[in-house]
Amino acid sequence: MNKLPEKTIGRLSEYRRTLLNCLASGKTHIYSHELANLHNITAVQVRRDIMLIGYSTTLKKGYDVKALIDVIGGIIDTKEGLNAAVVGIGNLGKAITAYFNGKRSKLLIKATFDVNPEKINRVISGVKCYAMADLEKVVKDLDISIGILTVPPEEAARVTERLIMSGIKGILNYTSTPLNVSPGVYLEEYDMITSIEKVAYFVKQRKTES
Amino acid sequence: MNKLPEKTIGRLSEYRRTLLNCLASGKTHIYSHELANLHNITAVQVRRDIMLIGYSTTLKKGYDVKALIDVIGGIIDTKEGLNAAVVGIGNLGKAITAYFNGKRSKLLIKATFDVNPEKINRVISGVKCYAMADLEKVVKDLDISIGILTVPPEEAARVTERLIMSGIKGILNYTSTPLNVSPGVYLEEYDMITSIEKVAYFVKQRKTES
DNA sequence: TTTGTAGTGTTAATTAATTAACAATGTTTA
DNA sequence: TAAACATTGTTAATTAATTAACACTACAAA
Repeated sequence: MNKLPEKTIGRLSEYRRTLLNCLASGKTHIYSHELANLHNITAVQVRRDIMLIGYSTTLKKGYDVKALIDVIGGIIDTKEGLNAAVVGIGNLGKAITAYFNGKRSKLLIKATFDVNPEKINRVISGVKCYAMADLEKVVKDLDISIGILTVPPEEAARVTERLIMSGIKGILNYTSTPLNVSPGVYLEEYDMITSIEKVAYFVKQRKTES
Repeated sequence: MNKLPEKTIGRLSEYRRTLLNCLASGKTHIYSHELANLHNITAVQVRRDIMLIGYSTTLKKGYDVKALIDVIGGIIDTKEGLNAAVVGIGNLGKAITAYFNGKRSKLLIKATFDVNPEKINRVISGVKCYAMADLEKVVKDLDISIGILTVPPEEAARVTERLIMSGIKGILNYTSTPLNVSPGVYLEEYDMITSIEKVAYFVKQRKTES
């Protein structure tokens, strides 16, 4: 089960969400082509991804929704769960915290950090906000292993350094500053401007080609 | 210049931001390996991307920052510019609007939409908020061609339909509902939970392999 | 039963993306 | 000036990701 393609991991996460919705609406089995349609991909890709994680069904009534959720959970989740922290609790930080917490049982945002004294020690979006100055201590005390960066771009590098020194193992960078991290740390970056510009480029293409 | 790889488009957008920073700090030329280091990729990839867009330099002093910015602009931007709208002005919508506007001259968020009467007709994050009910009219009046979705997941499909009917050509979907759109419309989807779960998976890998 | 159908699992082929290799050419240094 | 060097541009090789092809089998219908 080692070495799943990165893209597959992303899709598994998406499948699971869809499967959880199915479960909630009482659907117990789902065909590969149904799952595919819901995600705008092909049934082959769904089957291939599911093959890679070692799940299979003897029935021809589609996959057992509950079983598949559990298998995906076995891949993505850890038994004990992982804790995350959001650093910088502006609009984006708040959006992420509020949106995420409670959605996954094995992954929790346990703390937020900010420099603004008015925010410190308050509960924001359901999570306590700590002083940036206490970052190292809180990360260790609460056993946080994932950092989500929503600070201003000029602080990203410094904060990252501190997070890594505190023992964090994964970083999700929403600032516009590209980061580099030591080899033991996994880094995922996302920038909204790039996404919007990509859309703009393809919109332009459509306009000019017609 | 037709048919640039999708990944290349994303990187060009990122290069441009870095180049703009260089320009602001008075740097006039930049080597491929410098640009590469700033983005944690290889110099070959930078050179290849730049080759694909048809820019080249005779000097061995690196690329001319200003010229390269212009070439990338020629690829991504349209002459007249494009307008965008943010649908659903909660925390995430506000974050995007505030973060984005003013950053790019050829791409503007011209309107936001919401159902909350308290928000309607107010200026939020620097942009006027319109009633969801007026979506079709406003999109046409303001010549908006890109829609950014930050509504609750259960409304995503309906809003998308309305946006497309109004003539929108590109959609950036931040809701957790996967969408499908007609062939003439470009769709880019991003989901935070997937990103966090991906990070969690790789953190887990690091933990168990050591 | 038997036959046809619709679905899964998997290998092989294709396509997309990255990386390596290296020729060409300014630039610097002896 | 000549030699060594650093840097670009580009083709070729490699690797990653997707898609096609198809064998296999449970199920439904005749």
